[in-house]
Amino acid sequence: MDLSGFERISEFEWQAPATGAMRVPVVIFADEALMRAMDEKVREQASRVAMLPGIVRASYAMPDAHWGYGFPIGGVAAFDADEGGVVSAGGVGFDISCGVRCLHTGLKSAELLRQQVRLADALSRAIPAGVGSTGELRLSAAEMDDMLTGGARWAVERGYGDAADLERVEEGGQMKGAMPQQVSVQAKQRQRDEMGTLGSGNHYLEVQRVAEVYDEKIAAAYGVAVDDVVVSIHCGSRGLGHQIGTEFLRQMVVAAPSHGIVLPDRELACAPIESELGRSYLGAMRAAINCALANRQILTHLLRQVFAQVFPQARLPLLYDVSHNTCKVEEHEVDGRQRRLYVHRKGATRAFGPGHPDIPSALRAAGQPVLIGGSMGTSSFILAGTERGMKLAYGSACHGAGRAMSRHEATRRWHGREVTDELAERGILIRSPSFRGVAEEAPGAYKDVSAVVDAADSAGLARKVAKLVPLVCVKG
DNA sequence: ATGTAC
Repeated sequence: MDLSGFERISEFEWQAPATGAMRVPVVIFADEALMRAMDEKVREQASRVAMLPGIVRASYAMPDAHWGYGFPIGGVAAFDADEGGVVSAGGVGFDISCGVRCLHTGLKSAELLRQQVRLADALSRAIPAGVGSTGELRLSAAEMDDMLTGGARWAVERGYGDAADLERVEEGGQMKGAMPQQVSVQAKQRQRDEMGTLGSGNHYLEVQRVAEVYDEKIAAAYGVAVDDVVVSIHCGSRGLGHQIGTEFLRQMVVAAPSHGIVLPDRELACAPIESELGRSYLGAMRAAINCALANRQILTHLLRQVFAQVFPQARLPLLYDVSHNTCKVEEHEVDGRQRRLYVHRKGATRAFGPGHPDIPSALRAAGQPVLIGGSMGTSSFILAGTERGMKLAYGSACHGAGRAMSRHEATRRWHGREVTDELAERGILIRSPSFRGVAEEAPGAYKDVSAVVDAADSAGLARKVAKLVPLVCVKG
């Protein structure tokens, strides 16, 4: 990216002033190397987001930002309903409430490695993965509505996991304000037998070793130490979220003129928060959030069943579950006054600072756990939300490495079989139904997640707590 | 990300 149009606010914060139809500036958090490597399209897309009605303070991009549909992935934008603010389907993304949850195992890596192959094989049998993968559940229409209203809470009530899990999930496991009646029959149909499945792309279930701890105090509060084994699950709302995104995007394009909205880009389709369409989308999107929370909860149950066979003594309590594709109503201080904002995070993780009431009480003093998924075969990170991050970008941080090349380019460069063999030599067991999928997600197809996380830490968005390296990865 | 194109 050409940096000439940016003012360097600090070493890790770059601001492009509001010009033309932009209502607010663009702010990107990154070091200079990441900025230079970043796609020019990030600035273009973030600039057009800055033109949307009711946007507050700035259109933000995280250090892992890259080109997305309408909004950049790694984009954060907040809107005020009282100022004509909008909600945008493209601002949330198609995989609504895609996110990461991380579980303790109580095991040390040496114990795990003795059963590594057995565990990998058992997980790959038990965890449905891949395009169009289906699970054991078949939801009736009534059950579907209950799931879309109840989220992870619904799953726990059905016997998937423990009540104690719920406290460690955003929103207590249940997103309020969901409107199952706003979710189309087709979206529900697509989801009917997809509960408890990973899906494809960069979604995975990964057994990981804590390789490094950067902040002992926060790590202790989170209950992680070097050589501990944890399991991370990265997935979202599958076909349902995608269908909702597709349908509402189309509706928002059609309805924009009637709301007096001139779209700077068709892909930025949006509707006023205070409109029938805006309210409908929010209701459907919240239902999709519940779908994703329930999905990760069911996968957690399947994971625990496998561990019960391989490591009967192990217990897998939840550390935390956080989404990175959402629009949420939050209170934030802007220019000295508290405002109620609709915060879009697309490929950006919520990262609330210490003391925030929405953080589980046991973790509150340390700040919210921020779970950063690496690409397959590379590191993942646990960070903690900071006080400073609350001021910088509404308590948000990066969500992963971000692609460095297209899927197509990756399949030209690598073969899935070779990638799998290479990783196995490094002690990382990959289990996937699709060698093509493995090639698309080859470690080299992604940016360096360490650089992204370091930039987020240096910028003050969140604080580095621990690094996780993969031992077993079940992917779609 | 996605019944990887309606």
